[in-house]
Amino acid sequence: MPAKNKLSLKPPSGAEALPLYRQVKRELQNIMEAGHYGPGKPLPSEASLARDLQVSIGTLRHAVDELVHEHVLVRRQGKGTFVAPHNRARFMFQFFHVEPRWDPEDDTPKEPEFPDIQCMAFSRDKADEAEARALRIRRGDTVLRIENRLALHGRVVMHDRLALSGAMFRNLTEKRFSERPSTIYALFQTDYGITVLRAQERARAVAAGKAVARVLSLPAGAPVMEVHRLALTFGDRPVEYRVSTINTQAHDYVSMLSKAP
Amino acid sequence: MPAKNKLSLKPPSGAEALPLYRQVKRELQNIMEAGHYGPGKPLPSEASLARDLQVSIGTLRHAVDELVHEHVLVRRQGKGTFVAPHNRARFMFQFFHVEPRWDPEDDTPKEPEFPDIQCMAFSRDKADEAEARALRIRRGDTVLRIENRLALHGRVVMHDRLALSGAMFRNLTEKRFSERPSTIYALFQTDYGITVLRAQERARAVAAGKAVARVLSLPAGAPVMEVHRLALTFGDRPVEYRVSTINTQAHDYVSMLSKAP
DNA sequence: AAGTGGTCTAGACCACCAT
DNA sequence: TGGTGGTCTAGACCACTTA
Repeated sequence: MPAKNKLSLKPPSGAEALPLYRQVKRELQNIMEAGHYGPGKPLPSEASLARDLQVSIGTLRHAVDELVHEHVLVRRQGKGTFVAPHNRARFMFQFFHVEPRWDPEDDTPKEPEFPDIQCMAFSRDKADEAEARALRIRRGDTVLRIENRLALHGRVVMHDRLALSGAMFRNLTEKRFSERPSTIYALFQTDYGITVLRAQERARAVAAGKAVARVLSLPAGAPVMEVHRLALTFGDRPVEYRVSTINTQAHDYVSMLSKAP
Repeated sequence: MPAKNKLSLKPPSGAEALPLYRQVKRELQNIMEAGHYGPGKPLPSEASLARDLQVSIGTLRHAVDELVHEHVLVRRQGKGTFVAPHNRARFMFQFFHVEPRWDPEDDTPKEPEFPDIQCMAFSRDKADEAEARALRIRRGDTVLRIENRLALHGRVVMHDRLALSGAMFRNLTEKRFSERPSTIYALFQTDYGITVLRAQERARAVAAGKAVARVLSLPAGAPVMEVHRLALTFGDRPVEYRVSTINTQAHDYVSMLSKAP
């Protein structure tokens, strides 16, 4: 982990027009991608980074600002700037979108609740067509398949089916997975140096299959929401493909169109 | 529309800690909320705003930066800064989330398509309980109810049921609604000075009712997605309550968890 | 040519956190 | 006390638009 990275930013190549703060941003991303600056320890200070990269403090802050907006970095006044850790708070606001339905009569502000996650199955298999395409591996490559059920207030409301590239997560065992500190993405981050940055979700309504219906305590054929998620890391490289099935009898899939002021 | 607004920002009140750029931001919001700076004409230049508000250009830009990130303002180099207009592009990326499903074999990049919107019903009625609570009006107050069907590639994939406060949208007629220039939110903005800034959506899977099923060319009872949207303007005041029903046989409800770099 | 936003600099001072 | 990020300033120069 080099504390200093004297880099020739100024003459990047032939036909360039990228503003300096974008070059700095990319440089920071490259360093993070290379695995330095794990979520525990702070990056070098803004002053020293600016010195090393030969840019003004304002330009460096501009680059960091963008990464903070994208939830890649977090700043802590007096302590430093860190790779954004995958703690429960981040999971709840960025990656978990199921909330109990509004009770019309009641005005109690619904507290977002962290789900109770139970592993139902863990296997090592060959990638099928859909998994291979999503994870950008070859069909037949090894994938880890994980099946979870998620409960809120003691009721199972969601069923997850995860697929991970076996090559990316070597030595991942069911034991290690079950003993994860908090969220699955935290395990990716701390044990494999892979930070999930964003995800795309595609949702649809389907009739529940027999197996999933049983898990969700619904009659087979009941309408449920099926959410296909592809989680991405630096360079939009896929990390995880996940199909979630949600019992929306008493819960909603919530999404905010544009952030709050 | 005052071009100058000498304002005493510095001594805001007793127990304050709001940074200066936040005060500037609120001031800009207040002015926009008051109806000045319609989407056609630019705001005063950054230099003149900074002069009038007695802050440095950097501080003023910091405030504008935040409003741009929230899609409240847009900058156009060489032209000026504008209240973000509700054109088709904005509708597609911020308020329309239905996309054709990936064809596994085909690699053609799916072009987002603007839907063909047809009005099926337009009525003036008394607000029911749900509408009143959502729009923060009293039960029995006048609401405008609008029913639309939306088609992509000639196939109806979505049914909308809108409720608007009658007091907020006086003189809105079916004719005027049908002759709207582009999107419904553009009409709110240009004709009523009300700019929708964000929205919350709550989605669930339900069995299609008979009437909606017919519109969507589905058998009654088929699983469909029902999306409840509350659109908000400045101060999070509700503007529109909308229930959309989506045929997800060949389309998905798409959402991105964190924006792209 | 004049006016707009876009980038970049080089400081100053403050608020917070560790020791 | 020293180091961190947070705020604010006062410029300079560039890129784009319009007339």
